[in-house]
Amino acid sequence: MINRVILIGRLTKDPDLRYTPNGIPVSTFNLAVNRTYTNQQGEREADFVNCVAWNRQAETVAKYLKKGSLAGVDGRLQTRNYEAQDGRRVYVMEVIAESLQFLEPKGARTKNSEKDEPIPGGGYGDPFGDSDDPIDVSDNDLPF
Amino acid sequence: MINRVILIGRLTKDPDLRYTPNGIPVSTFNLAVNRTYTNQQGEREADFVNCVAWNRQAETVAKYLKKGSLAGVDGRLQTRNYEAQDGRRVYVMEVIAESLQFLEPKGARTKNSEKDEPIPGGGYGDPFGDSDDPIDVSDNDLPF
Amino acid sequence: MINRVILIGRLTKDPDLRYTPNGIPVSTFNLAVNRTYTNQQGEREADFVNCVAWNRQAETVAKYLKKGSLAGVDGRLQTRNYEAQDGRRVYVMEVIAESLQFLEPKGARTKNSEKDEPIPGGGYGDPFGDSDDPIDVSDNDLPF
Amino acid sequence: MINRVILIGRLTKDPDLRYTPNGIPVSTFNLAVNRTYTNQQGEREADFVNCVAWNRQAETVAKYLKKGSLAGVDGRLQTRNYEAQDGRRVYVMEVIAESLQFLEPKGARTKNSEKDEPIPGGGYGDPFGDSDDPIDVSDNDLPF
DNA sequence: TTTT
DNA sequence: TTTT
Repeated sequence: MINRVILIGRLTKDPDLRYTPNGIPVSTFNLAVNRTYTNQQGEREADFVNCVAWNRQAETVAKYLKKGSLAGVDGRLQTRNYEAQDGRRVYVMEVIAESLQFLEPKGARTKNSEKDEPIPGGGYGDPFGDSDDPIDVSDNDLPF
Repeated sequence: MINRVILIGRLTKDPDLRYTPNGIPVSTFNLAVNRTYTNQQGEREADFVNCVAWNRQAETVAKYLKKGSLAGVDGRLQTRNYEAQDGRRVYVMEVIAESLQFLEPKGARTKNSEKDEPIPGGGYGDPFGDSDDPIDVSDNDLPF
Repeated sequence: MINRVILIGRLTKDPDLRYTPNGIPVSTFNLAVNRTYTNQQGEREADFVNCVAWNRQAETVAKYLKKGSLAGVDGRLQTRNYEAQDGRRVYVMEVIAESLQFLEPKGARTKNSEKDEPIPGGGYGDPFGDSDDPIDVSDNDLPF
Repeated sequence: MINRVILIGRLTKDPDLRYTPNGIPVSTFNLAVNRTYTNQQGEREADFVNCVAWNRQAETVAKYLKKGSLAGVDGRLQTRNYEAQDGRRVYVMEVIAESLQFLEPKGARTKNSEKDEPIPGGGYGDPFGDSDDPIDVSDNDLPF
């Protein structure tokens, strides 16, 4: 059935990249999506949305996004539940990012640190081209 | 910032209509959105999404939707948190339904019970017209 | 870049299935999407959106949808242009349907004609299961 | 019925602001939305989408967006037709922008010309706050 | 009849 | 050149 989510927001912290037991990369990150309306006190609040990216997307997220990065996400809602340490069942809803758009201008991406350097011979290669455009990463590019 | 969710699913139970202390109607309901893909066991699972409707939408939801109804929702993601009875802070994400579409054929809606009768002289009137179409309710129609 | 369209509407005529020179199936169809608001004369109008489906989706559209069918579309906007017979350049925008949901109740689909019979040994098989649910067809199911 | 479009793209030229006979502001602009996939020649193409903004949105578009600006649009598809000078009927589909997000970093917006100065005492005021955030303008802010 |  |  139709299940579609589109968000633009900023990462509230650096993304977290892990691997499943079978070696599949998964990144999780939290997006602050500012509301367009203000509350009764006239303040603009935000919604804080947990997102998950898999495979190539996961690695690109980890490599190029960091706390404060502006990004667009096109994906779907997913719910799951698990048993907490104290035995309670915990219900979670998160956004599975099917396609991602980095909205930082190029300068903002390249002007900083070593951790942004592509690992020589590793990963899926550099997703950035010559243009000064925001970057798209789509599931269609997945090698599997 | 852009925050958009579109879902089609079925209510997993009857909606719950309440009123805020200032008399604003709020309906909550849970939508089962079937996945288009199957899991490793070849089963088709679903995501279970909590939704909230306000004002006129809230009353229409309560009046015309029930467990099993098929509906489309166009809205936005909202997060909030509250303190549970045991002192833990609970974080919740839900979909605020800005516009709703009832996707049951007319027969399915009218063939049953008393509770579907419009309250004489009450509410916002009957949202159903003459056509055999699914019904839309948009925030634009709100009387406030 | 993000490019997402979600529509629910009714086919204004039977879909048109053709094949590219390389044998790729393409269906085109037109969706009437009723507006939720009324015009100055108090009439409810509609938008008439041309849609295109490829491959397996194309064949499923042709087999199971017909004039009047209610369907949901999740896809993207695409523009193209071509030279008309009189030499003018014509600019077209249409929706590429990436995922489709048939919203007719099961009875409505099965109660009629020969053309709905699955061609024995042909096509991609019957997309309908046992449930009374609307049907999804996703590009993920494509055999290529 | 559900009718939702979300796009991120760049203006291919400066927006065009006009007024209806009753003084309602309307801006039209064209967005280049780059595709995430490449064609058979390995080139990345774009879709060129005509958009329309009304009222306050129209004036903000005209004041703050120009050729090359990156923007997000959340809106709906609308079709209309009119008679051309030569008597042919022309069918048009465009996106009505219900909510807009300016995605240029603040520096890019302020580093240039006089035409960006707010008209003293005129318009709807400056939509930019103190933050370094992209800007949202929603129909909810309309003064009518 | 196109943006970066 | 439109669906219910």
